[in-house]
Amino acid sequence: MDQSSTASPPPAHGATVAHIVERLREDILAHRLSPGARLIESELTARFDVSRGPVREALRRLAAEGLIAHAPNRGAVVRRLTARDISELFEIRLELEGLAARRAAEAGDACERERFADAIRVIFDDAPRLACDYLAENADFHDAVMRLAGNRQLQDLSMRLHLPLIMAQVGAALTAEVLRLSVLEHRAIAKAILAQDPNGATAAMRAHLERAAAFALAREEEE
Amino acid sequence: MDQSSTASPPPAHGATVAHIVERLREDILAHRLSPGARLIESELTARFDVSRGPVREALRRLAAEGLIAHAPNRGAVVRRLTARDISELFEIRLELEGLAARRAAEAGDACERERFADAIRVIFDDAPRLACDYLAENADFHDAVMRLAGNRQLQDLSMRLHLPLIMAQVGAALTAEVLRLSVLEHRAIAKAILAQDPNGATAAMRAHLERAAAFALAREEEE
DNA sequence: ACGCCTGGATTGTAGGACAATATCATCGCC
DNA sequence: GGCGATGATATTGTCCTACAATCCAGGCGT
Repeated sequence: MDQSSTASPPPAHGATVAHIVERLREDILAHRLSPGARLIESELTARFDVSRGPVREALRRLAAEGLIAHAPNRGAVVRRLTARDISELFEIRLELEGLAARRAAEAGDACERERFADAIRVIFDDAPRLACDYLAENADFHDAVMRLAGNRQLQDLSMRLHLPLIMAQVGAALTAEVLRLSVLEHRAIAKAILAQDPNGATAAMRAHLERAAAFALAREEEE
Repeated sequence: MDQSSTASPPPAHGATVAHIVERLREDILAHRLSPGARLIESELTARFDVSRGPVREALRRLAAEGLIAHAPNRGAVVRRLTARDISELFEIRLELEGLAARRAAEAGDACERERFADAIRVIFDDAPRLACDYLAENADFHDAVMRLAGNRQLQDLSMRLHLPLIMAQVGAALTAEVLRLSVLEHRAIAKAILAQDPNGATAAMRAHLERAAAFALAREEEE
């Protein structure tokens, strides 16, 4: 049961809750805690050597993020996304990221565009990627698009679409071929955005997400 | 400072937090607590006669909902939406509710369609509305569309679009004429959905929201 | 077998205490 | 007299202990 974080440096005052949230989030997204695993307050107080207050607060934050599910008097468990959840989330992502791609392509500020071009430079690297590297690259890319789009509410909302959680659930099945295809799609999106082609950017983003959704659902139904 | 809820019946065990959240939400949405007002833990413990635990938990839930803003070591204040916030939120609503209208129009289940028709019956009432009645009717209508669309994640997300908060901030300026127009737009959306016309439903919903956004922003900039 | 009931595990809430931090008013210095 | 340092106050962050309420499982009698 050693979760690799028992003996970490005690964080400064005011950072206790954030620290617990971070550790638990890492554990969930890295599958050290499997979906359905119970998170028991007394165990967590022992593991992090803090009182129940911060533990309860951390659990509430994770619940608000959607990473864990909470039942009254029965505690929290790591959330498991159903195939339906994943399908519905991708349907929403299609609209929201499609919008983000459009706004990003329309963005006029030269400085922002410069930063964007800089942030996504890595996707033009031709070297094959490891699955975990691609996961980070993918998250960064979608973040960069959202940022260039300039809609803060959209950025906030994208956190609720649980992309990391989906990836944690289906990401293990990523093959080199799928990775290569995804990178190519990212480049197509990036080119349309840099060419200030809103319709093209939207279309490329939607195509990318439709393929990703199909892949995720196929993987999910294999179980 | 009597917030009208001090002496309410103490809720059953396990409902304390929910009770506090409800009361504060009501106070915020009814403008009994103005944007920027501070929510101080010690005041709330006194007002509701509970300990700090449930109060802190309630504040956290309201923060997760986006109704209050939270600063470290400085406490919580009632959130004030800027014109930019409102504009961005409507841009997102346009996409999400447009999608919901489309899916609702495509929904095949006869029983669900029946329930929808029943839930929105009130919008075909020709009597003029009071502003507060329209607010409830509007929320119910959009909820009903979301429900018929059958995407649960979409329903969850719609809570984060802060329609009630926006309405609380600009709703005071609703004139009878604006109300009448909105009701007509609702009917157009409903008709397209019941006629199973996805494109028409999406277009009608987007038109409705574009007008509402323009109205809200105009009102907001008057200050 | 079936349902009741008891007991352990776990969460929900109370209340008090202290440390850390922010806020604000006052005071001294230039 | 204005401006920065200093201290008092208010408020939040965390810890501790205790108890009530609830859920779950397993034993009991019928």
